[in-house]
Amino acid sequence: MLKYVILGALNYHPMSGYDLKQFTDRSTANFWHAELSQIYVTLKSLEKEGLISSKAIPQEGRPDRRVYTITESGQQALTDWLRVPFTEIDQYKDTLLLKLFFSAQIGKEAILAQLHLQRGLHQKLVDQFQNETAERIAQTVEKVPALRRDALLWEATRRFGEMTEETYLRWLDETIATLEINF
Amino acid sequence: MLKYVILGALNYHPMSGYDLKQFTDRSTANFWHAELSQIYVTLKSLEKEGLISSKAIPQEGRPDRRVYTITESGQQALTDWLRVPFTEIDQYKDTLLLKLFFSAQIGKEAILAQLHLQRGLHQKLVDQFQNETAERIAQTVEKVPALRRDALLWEATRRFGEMTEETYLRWLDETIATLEINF
DNA sequence: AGTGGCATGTAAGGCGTTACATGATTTC
DNA sequence: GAAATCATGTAACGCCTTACATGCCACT
Repeated sequence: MLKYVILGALNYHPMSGYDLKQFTDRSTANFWHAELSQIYVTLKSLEKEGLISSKAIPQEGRPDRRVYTITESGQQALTDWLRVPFTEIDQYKDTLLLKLFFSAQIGKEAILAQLHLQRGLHQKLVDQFQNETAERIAQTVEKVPALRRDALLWEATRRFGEMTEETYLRWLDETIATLEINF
Repeated sequence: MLKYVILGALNYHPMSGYDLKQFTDRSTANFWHAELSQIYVTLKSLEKEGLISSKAIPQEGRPDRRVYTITESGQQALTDWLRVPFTEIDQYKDTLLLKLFFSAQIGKEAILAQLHLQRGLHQKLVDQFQNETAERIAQTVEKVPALRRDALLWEATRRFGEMTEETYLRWLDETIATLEINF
C-alpha cells in the first residue's frame, strides 16, 4: 500500500524520498505511516515498474537530491486503484487492548495505572488533530485554492482522527470508572 | 505479539493450534487476529524457547491433536510482559481513509458509493459486538464464575469495539452528508 | 456429490522495522 | 560544542499472508 501513498503524493507534485517522509508525517501518517528506509526501497521498485521516474539534482555539501515524478502509467495505476471499491475492513491491532484482555492477574492498581498513562497519550493526539492538523489543512487551501476539493477529503480524514481519539478517551474514562468500582 | 496472545490463551487452559484459532477468532480477533499457519509457526518457536510444552493426542481418522500447555517460564514471561507499562500508541492503518485522502479525482458519486458500501460493513460489526460478542462473554461467566474479573476486562475490550464501530458509523454519516453538500 | 469442519503443517513472498553507514550545514 | 536538519541508502531480521499439501468425517 505504501506504493499508493507514494503515487498519490507524487501525483500532487514531484518529490524526493526525504520530501515524501515529510509529506506522509504531516498527512497520511495517521492512517498510513512510513519509515524513510521503506520509502527509499519502495521508490526503487516503483521506478523499476515504470510508475515513476527520477532525476538526480546536484547540491553543494550534500548528497544529490533524487526527485521522483509520477509517469502516465503511474497515474493510471493510481486511478485504477482508487476506482476499485474496497469491500473489506482492515484488521485492527492494539497492544493496549491485548494486554488489558489478559491482565486480570496483575491486579487492579497496575491496570488502572496503565489506563491513566494511556489517557495522557491519547489526550495529546486529540489536541494535535484539533490544532496542528486542522491548521495545516487550512493553510494549504489558502495557498492553493485549487485544492479545495482535495482538502474536503483531507479534512474528513482529520475529523476521523479527532473522533476516533475522542472515543478512545471516552472509553478509557468509562473503563477506569467501571474497574474502580467493580474489579 | 502473537506470542503473547498464545501464552495468554494457554494460561487459561491447554489447547491445540486449531483450538487457538477458534479462541482468537472469538475473543482477541478484534484487536489481534491470527492466521492458522502463523499460529502453528509461533507454537513451534514458543516450544523451542521452553515457554510451552506439547503432547500428541492420538485420534481416530484424524491427525493427532497436538495439545500445548504453558510452562512455568511461560507464565513468568507472560506476567513480565503484562507488567511492563505500554508507553506508546500503536500505528493505525486504514485503507479506506488512504483511498479517500487521494480520491478527489475519481468524483463525487464514486466516493459516496464507497462510503455507503463501508457503512453496511461497519453496521454489521456494531451488531456483532452488541449481540454475539456480548452473549459469548455472558455465557462464559455463567459457566465459570471464577472468571468474573477476567470477564470485566473482556467486556472492556468488547465495549471498545462497539464504541469504535459506532464512531466509524457516525463519521461515515457525517462525511457522506458533508460531501453531498460541499464536494 | 459437494461443502464445511476437524487437524496439521511447509514454503514463498511481501511488507515493514531497526540498525548501520556517511557526512555537511544550520541552529541553539 | 552538541543536536537537529538535510540527504541517501543497505542489511538483517521479524512478522505476517497466501498458497500449497493431505485426508477423513458429517451433513445437506
